[in-house]
Amino acid sequence: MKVSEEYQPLSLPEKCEETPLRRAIHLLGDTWVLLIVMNLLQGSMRFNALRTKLGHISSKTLSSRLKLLEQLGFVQRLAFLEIPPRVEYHLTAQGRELGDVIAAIEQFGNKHLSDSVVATTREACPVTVEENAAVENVR
Amino acid sequence: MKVSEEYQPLSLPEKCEETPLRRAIHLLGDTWVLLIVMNLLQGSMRFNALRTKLGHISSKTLSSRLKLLEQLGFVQRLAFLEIPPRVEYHLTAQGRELGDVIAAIEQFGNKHLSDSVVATTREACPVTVEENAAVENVR
DNA sequence: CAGGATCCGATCGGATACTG
DNA sequence: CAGTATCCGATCGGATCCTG
Repeated sequence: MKVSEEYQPLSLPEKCEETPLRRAIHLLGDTWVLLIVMNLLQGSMRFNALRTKLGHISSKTLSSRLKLLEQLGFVQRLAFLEIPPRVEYHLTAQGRELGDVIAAIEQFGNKHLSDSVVATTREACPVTVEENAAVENVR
Repeated sequence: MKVSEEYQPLSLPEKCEETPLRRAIHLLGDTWVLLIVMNLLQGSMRFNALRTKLGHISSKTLSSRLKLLEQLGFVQRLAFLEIPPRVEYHLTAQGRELGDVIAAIEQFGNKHLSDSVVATTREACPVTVEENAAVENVR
């Protein structure tokens, strides 16, 4: 049995975590993290409630993400001394600030990703190039 | 030789793409996409320039992401009829709007992910729970 | 109910080689 | 230079079983 080698669910090619921005992108560059935070923004939730709401996430994945978020101080884990056990997760003040990011994403999504995925909304801006002619759609 | 089975670099468990927000999260839930857009926000770039700036991304990965972004209408591909070939990528108006999202992420990163990853900044808010006592750090 | 341990398949992405 | 094709290993995440 391995001695639990610290979870590191989010992997990036290599040494990309030097800057806060990279770290942020790294963290948010994970579907589950975003989705989890989204749900927690609406109030604290229990493990299985989250699990259900997220649809099809394995307990393994969910718990790893929650653990990560907890370590980073964005999520607070609250274990009740009951039987059966009850554990509630809720965002910390810091975590709630992720709301801004999510709001931005949501806004963006609504504006540019509504249904027409490969939208016909491609703009036809007059391309001005020096010297040579440039072409689109030429591979 | 397979007949190019449509790139779909970003995978999500299953049918999660029903809503614009999910789609957005799905799209932005990718390190490279974010990173690429970041760089393009500062002006158009050529393929290899991007590649270099991103550090260690394979041409395969880079081109798949660019293709995706192009399909979605966020990036414009400009091929010059020269030899050696020159191709420039730049954001469309839509793509530039991703700047908002990135800004939000950057701000968040700077605020909460600067160096002290597992910050000691954990808040000690007084937890008020009904009936039972709740505990932290109890697994 | 909350979650850890294991097994294991899917896939993503890097390295390399090749082309126009 | 700007890619594409192929091979292939790393890993991520789902399913299952099990415990406190």
